[in-house]
Amino acid sequence: MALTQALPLRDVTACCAPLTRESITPDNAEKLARSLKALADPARLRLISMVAAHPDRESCVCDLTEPLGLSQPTVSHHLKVLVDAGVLSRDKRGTWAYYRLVPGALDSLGQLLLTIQPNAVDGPSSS
Amino acid sequence: MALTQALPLRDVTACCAPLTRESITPDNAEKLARSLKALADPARLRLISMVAAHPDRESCVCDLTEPLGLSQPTVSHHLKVLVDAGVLSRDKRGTWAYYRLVPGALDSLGQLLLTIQPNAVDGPSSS
DNA sequence: GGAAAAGATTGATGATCGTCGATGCACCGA
DNA sequence: TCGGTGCATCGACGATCATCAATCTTTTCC
Repeated sequence: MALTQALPLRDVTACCAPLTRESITPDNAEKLARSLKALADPARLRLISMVAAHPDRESCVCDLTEPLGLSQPTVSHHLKVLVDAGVLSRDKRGTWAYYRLVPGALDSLGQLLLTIQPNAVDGPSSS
Repeated sequence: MALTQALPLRDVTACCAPLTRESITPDNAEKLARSLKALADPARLRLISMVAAHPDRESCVCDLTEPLGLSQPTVSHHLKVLVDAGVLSRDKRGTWAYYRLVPGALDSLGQLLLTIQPNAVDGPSSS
């Protein structure tokens, strides 16, 4: 259950068919939960938003620490969690570390949630 | 941060414009994190899936306890979290309590995640 | 009315998480 | 070469969470 060991979002969402068709496997549920857990934190959501909303589409830690109101180690920790989850990418240039959104990362997760609906079953295969 | 106090998903997703436009507010981040946290658990994801995949589109606790491999109080606890989050609805008929997916609940959350992308900004305002 | 069954609630416990201060490491300019 | 800066890592602490056994509540059926 260690967040540090999260895996790229693609591996999670590529796995399972619409959850309404048949139950998700325990293993896939574990992986998906790990990805969702990486997002389920106010500070990390704000970090994602701040990086995405930045004019350059990237931010260094020094740009994020103050507006977030958390210490530098804490911000680095959250950024690491997001990088490990495949949401952000890290690019170290000189002394600075720039973080970017991974294109399509949250996209796949959003798609998966959209498939979980009572009426998401297209074919009335029931008997 | 109490999950028990989660709020319906609609209230979360109706709030904030695409997160790429401007940073999410701390308050909205908190609410959104609470909703995501309700989903970020393997047992709860399996419960959602099992309910959605059931032929009747609903399940009682007794149907869920055994295949999930958890005790009845634990299952009841997870179901309560999901109901409080607005993902499931509870319908007590006689001695049994039947749980259903709330139509469109996860839909709105999925839509929100889809808007968080580097290229989600339509206008190429960057000079 | 009373036994039985389904499910919710309570209390407790072990694990995980978010946060910070202190420290270590890599890089830059003088 | 050396001090300074940006960032990652480590160790610790308090809070939250997932889980279970025990108990309570509600409903059904005799």
